[in-house]
Amino acid sequence: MLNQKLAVAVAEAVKALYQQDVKPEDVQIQRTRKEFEGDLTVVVFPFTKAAKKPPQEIGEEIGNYLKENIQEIENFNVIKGFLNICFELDYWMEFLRQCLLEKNYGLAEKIQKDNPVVVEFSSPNTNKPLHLGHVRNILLGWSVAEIIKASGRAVKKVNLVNDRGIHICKTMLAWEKWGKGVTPAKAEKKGDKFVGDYYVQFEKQNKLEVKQKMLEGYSEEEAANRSGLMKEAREILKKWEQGDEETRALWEKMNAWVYKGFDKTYKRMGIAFDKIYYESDTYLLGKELVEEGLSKELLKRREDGSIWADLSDEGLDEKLLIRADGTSVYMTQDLGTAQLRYDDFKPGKLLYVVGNEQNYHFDVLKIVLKKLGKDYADDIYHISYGMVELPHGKMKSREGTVVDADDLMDEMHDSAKAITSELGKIDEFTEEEAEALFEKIGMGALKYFILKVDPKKNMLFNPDESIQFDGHTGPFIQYTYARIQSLQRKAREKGFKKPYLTKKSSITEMLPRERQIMKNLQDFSEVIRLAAEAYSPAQLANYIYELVKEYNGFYQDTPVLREEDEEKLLFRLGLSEMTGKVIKSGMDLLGIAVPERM
RNA sequence: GGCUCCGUAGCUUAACUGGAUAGAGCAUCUGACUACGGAUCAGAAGGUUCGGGGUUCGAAUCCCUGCGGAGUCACCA
Repeated sequence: MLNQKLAVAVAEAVKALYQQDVKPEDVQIQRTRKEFEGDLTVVVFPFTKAAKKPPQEIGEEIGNYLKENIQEIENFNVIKGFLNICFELDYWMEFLRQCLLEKNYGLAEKIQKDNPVVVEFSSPNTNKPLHLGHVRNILLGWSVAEIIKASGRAVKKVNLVNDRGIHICKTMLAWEKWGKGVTPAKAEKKGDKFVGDYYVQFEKQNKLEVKQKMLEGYSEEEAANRSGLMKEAREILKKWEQGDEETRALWEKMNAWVYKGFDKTYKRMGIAFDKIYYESDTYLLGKELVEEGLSKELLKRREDGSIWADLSDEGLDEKLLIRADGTSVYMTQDLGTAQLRYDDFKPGKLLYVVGNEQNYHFDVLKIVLKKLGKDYADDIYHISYGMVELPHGKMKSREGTVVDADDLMDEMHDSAKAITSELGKIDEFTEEEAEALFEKIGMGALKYFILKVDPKKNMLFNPDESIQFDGHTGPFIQYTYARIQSLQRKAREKGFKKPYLTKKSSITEMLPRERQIMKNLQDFSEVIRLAAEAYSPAQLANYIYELVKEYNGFYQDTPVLREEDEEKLLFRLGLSEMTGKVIKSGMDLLGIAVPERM
């Protein structure tokens, strides 16, 4: 792109003028800020040392050099140490004409097939329904994967279901005790909710029992250990590990209920996976890896039989990998999963979208894998995202402040319905069409609200505010898109056909706003690249917003179809169409649908 | 307490990774509809970028320090 060309030319200029070697990639080029005239800006401060001249003068000299060597440059100006460069109109018109012809403007043309990037996200437990925290995780994972794909690399989306462990045994016990015979179908409940209720019930009953034991004089810890319910749950876990048929059957039955429920939620969110891993399948492989490490004396066994990794070389403690009773821990399972995933895909990168409370865990995972001689450990990257907080603090199941994913989506849908109905713009829609639209708007609002925030940061989810559709929101963007589509329908009625720009345009000037939109459009692929590199859908989300804001300003006070000069009219139509295209494919990468009307 | 991360308008947040006068949205106030869709636009007001030092042409960004918050330091996952 022109960006590249410019960087190379600047490096040449510096070499020719000041005999200093600069790599093109080190040349600082940025978008010219709105307040100044120009399209791209070269920062010249870094050359002051070699040039031994004031920045203003350097800017002039480099500017002249560039103008002579790059024909697309129309003129330039220098303000302080900033060299602002303007491209000529022809360049921009040609750019617009070309990208209107492209089918997938901005997206990578070829996908590099080998060594895909494997992205793990969602990773639910099977004892609880999905909640707001999962929603952020899922949206991030999906979007990061899509963005990476758009930047030119093959991607595999995978899920890791934590389907075994004491927590599942608790729900199994609770169901046997208090719900035997009842099924989600009979109870008319979503499977994951149904099972989750038994988990809650277990905890409740167990708490009562522990309290009772404490009244009998036991300490809290002791009381917890002596709880009959806990004993029974542990008994089930043991049976499960021994492969007891009856236990396994019940486990499978209840998990199946949960998956059915999850599937519904995933489907509504627009999410699918290429492969789903289950910890019940991977923990044994993890154990094997540990045994192997032990035999190679990379790990050590204590007297009680437990196995540890000594990480003191890395400044960390020792880490348990296998308990004395031979059972595995979280880390063991993750070792197995990593290996399995590596064997499955031979990936170039292994990404894990997991909350930042597990930063330490992933540091250790990498180190242990490395210790076991697994080179792919270097390709593991933890996309660590911040917690979702509520206006009154964290989500706590004990305090009933967990925001359920399904409920949340329902709420968003209902708000979309209320607001849309009030505006009365879709009265001619069938009921089915209307419902589909409410879903698009509601989900768009929810997804955008979450994705626009930098993943690394903790974010505040204010339920009241999130369903407002004004300002920096998904529906604002969707609205702009719908408007552009409306404009194009009108154009069609008036007999204008695509492609709008077939020959060289004869218009002689662009409005500042038009130019601004062009610059934004041109940045699209670069934004995708940067967002992919930073694993940050937020960068893309904010870019789309800027483009849309700029377009709305243009639309408000610039005639398109009412324009009398047909050349101008066609140009503006093309500009609008292109803006719509970028909105659509950008939003698509965020997992957000845009409506033709709203 | 050790380690890690964070602190930007009343609130929610941006800032191209060290660049120009810190940019938006919400809320507040003012203005714009016989409309190519007002779920819009234009404008006003709102900032010692937590405090204090330092590094340099230049700091919200890097270093030191103090304060405040979060996470983690499990034979839970």
